Amino acid sequence: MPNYSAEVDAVLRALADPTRRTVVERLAKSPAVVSDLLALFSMTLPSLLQHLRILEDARVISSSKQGRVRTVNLRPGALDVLHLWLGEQRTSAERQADRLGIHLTRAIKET
Amino acid sequence: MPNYSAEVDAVLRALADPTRRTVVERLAKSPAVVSDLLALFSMTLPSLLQHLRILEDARVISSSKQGRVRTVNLRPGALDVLHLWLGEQRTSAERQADRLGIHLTRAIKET
DNA sequence: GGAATAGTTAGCCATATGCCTAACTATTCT
DNA sequence: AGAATAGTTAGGCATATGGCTAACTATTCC
Repeated sequence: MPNYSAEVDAVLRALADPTRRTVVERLAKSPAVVSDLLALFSMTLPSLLQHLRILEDARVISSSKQGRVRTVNLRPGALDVLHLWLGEQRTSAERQADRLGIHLTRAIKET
Repeated sequence: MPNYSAEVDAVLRALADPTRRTVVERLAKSPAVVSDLLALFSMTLPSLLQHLRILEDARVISSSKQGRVRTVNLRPGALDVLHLWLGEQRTSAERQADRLGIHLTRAIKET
């Protein structure tokens, strides 16, 4: 069990904001240019840029600039860390449920 | 595609905090009493209670009190909404990758 | 009953977050 | 060159968040 926690923390913080989630949902369909993304919101450019920076710092997105235009991408596998963390919690919870199941069965048998 | 957004928002906000994630990780193993949870942190009880409330409002955990002791559980399937949202983004991203793949193949053929 | 235990509620405080305006840089178009 | 376009940076402001202390309620133990 490696130590995701830093990555998980960054990714979850990044996704905790609805604006940033909307950006991710949009980029999941295809890359986009900053002003395309801006059109999704009633927000000023600098505000959006802050969100993009947080997403990029969390390595959820990547971006590159050609000329004066910046294209933004969802990083492939960006959300895998989260998927993994989620899976861990679920398997723990399932083991717990299994133990309860076994326990119940025993209890019934022993009655 | 139902409208999770409210649930997803609550769950992600709840999980964005490391203290609350630690609580979830602990509860994934087994239910626990408030003071058990408190022992995991160097934090006062009222502070922890606030976190528990946020988790409970997000329906990530549930709890009940017998006597003066409150037992806290991870709600089964609590994280499913997140799993689902994550899955949606991934399938979108994969469709995107597939289109790119097809595009590349065509480009190569056409060369 | 009185003390100890487990949790709750209220109110305060410092920092983090998200948004904005203003001013500026870098490209591209005419 | 000059105007328009695309993005960036700096700084300010209001609210949200997370933590604390103090005071209180409800059980349980002796």
